[in-house]
Amino acid sequence: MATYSPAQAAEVSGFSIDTLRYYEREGILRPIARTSSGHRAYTEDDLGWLDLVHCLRDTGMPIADLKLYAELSLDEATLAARVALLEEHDRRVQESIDALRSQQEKLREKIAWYREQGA
Amino acid sequence: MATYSPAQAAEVSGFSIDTLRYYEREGILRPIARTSSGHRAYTEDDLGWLDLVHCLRDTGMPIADLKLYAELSLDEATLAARVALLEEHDRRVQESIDALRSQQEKLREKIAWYREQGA
DNA sequence: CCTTGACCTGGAGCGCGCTCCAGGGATTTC
DNA sequence: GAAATCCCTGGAGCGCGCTCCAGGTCAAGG
Repeated sequence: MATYSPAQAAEVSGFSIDTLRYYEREGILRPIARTSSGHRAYTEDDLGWLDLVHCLRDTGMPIADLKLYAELSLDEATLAARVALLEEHDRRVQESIDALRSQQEKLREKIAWYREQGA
Repeated sequence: MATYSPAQAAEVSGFSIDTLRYYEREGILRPIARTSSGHRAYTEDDLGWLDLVHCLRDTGMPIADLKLYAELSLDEATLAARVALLEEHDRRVQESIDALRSQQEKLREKIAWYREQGA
């Protein structure tokens, strides 16, 4: 299986090398395999997991939650629980989209009002 | 005109008293009027402005931008420029809503995939 | 050989946006 | 007139999520 250097993993995942190391320290990534010289070698699986991590971070999941989720992932038997967590997160994402939209509407009303004042 | 104590202003605006003071220090609020004993007395106007501030914060405008906007507001003649800034912000809000939605979609695909694995 | 460059580690530092605290009034309540 | 309550100021501290740094190792190229 192909592996990826830290620089490549950063390139592909969209996280910085420092962030990748930070995530590993935090337990968000399981310990990454090493070459004989001690350099990390990311696998396709690692990158796949990082893709999910990116998705979750971009939708506002805190590091601490991600860590819990990652710990849960260590036990295969928790798949149902993990899916439930993702669905729960999906609901929160929906809420924040809704909140953002309603604030946006309010903002647009204010803009319209200011426009009127200037006209 | 009715005025509001710090506690009342906090209640109505939804910001904490500390945050209100912080915003004033930062120049996001113009200096709030004081009673004879030195306590702040917020006006309706102050609360109206705070409502816009809340809207902008909730939609992700950074403190620094809010400060610039507030400084601009000191000069009546800048109304058009301010409206332009709000519209610019509105576009960014739209972008973040779109981004959130697309990440949500990706997330849902992943959930569906995990569900499949467990079925 | 020696340099270059990618990577390693542990730990410090940073930017943001508050939030809290010490020490000190003033005014209403009993 | 004592106590409680609300407020004041300046400044320190905090939680989050990275980001950077010093000092060192290893592998390949000139």
